[in-house]
Amino acid sequence: MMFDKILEKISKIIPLSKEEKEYLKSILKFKKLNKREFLLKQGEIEDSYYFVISGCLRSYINDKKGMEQVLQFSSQGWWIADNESILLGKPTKFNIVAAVDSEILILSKPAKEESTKKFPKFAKYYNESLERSVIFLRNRLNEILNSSAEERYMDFCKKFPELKNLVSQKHIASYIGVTPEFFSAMKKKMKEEKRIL
Amino acid sequence: MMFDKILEKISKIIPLSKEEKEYLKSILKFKKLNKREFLLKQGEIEDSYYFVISGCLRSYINDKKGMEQVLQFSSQGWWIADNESILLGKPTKFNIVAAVDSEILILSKPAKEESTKKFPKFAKYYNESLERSVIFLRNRLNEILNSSAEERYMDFCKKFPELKNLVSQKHIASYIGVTPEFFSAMKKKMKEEKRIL
DNA sequence: CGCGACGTTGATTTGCCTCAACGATTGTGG
DNA sequence: CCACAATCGTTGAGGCAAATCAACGTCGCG
Repeated sequence: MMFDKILEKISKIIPLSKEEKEYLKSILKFKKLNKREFLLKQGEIEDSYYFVISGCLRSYINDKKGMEQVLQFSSQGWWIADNESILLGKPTKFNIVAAVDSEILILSKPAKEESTKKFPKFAKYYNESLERSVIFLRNRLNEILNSSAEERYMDFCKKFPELKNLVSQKHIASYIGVTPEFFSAMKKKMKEEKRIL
Repeated sequence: MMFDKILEKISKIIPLSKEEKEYLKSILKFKKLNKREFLLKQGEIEDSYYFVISGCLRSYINDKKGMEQVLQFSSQGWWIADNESILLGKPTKFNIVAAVDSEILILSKPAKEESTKKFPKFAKYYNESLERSVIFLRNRLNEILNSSAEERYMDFCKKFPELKNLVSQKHIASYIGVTPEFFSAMKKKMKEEKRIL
């Protein structure tokens, strides 16, 4: 059961044999996280990718003024990782924390590398996952450059309907790139004007 | 000569045998582009990745108001592509155009796939390139959310010193996320205040 | 030469931030 | 289980960074 979600995800991209499934189960490590528990803290050197089975993780950076800048939410079925620290071996600039009680699977860098040696076709899955990250980031970048805060919020609600009531407003505000105060006022204005939400 | 740059880049990540080098040469297509020549136009379906040998390409999106939003510059040694159109087969949202006379190599999606079948270790290179894209985009996103326009410009100059005098100001302005007017005034202010540039 | 794109400058406007105060929720120790 | 603290969300006043609009000089190009 705990592997169902990830095997299903992977199968959509590369069909898996029984043997391959068993192998994947053997290299993934399961972990339960309580709300507010950290998976990664600024300054550490990271070596794993995380797959969310249930719950939700949040990654953020502490900016110059000590404020938290939310970079990503990951709810069930998504990966989250600091590729920079994993690839380059540098201390990470960011934090990953459980936004709510969560269950995850851990894929270490050595396990990932070994798995592609043993089953070269896994590379296709890793590759496609990365392509999707690039696509997602490019779209988000474009959105931040070209859309107003209201549009970004509406888009957020469309993309992550399950998060709207799961994570705190200040984190949503940070994700879409505004202050909590402005976000609060903006929501009120949207409600009045459009009678939505 | 025309393959030197890319073979060197790839060799840094995966050592290449003579045979592998020859194979790569056989699947990459060379192309010369004149300034303002398009490689990709909005609405087309894309199937290739581009590697810049010399010159510089620029990708941009037409936003709602019909303005060009520059997403990326690629000068020599960089890849550029619309992963979204390639992976998902959707009409592309963006344009890729030569900012100056340029020479490129073309890697089609089928060629890429075939190459990893023939030489599984190529997957490692593709994979690492994508990881670097993710890292780059994540850093740029963070910069746009947390830094002022001046800081973003200084960072741009540090990262792409060769572009400062190669591409037009309005494109740099767009890349860092401000209007040409503001960019002009900002540069003047920076010159006065800090006697730099 | 003449036209259109580019860069500059200034006046005005606006989207969003900052700071401060306060009520509402949530978490915690006694 | 309550009391209190801490954090969160809301509201309002005032401020600033950057956008918009308009006018003008300049340059490259057909």
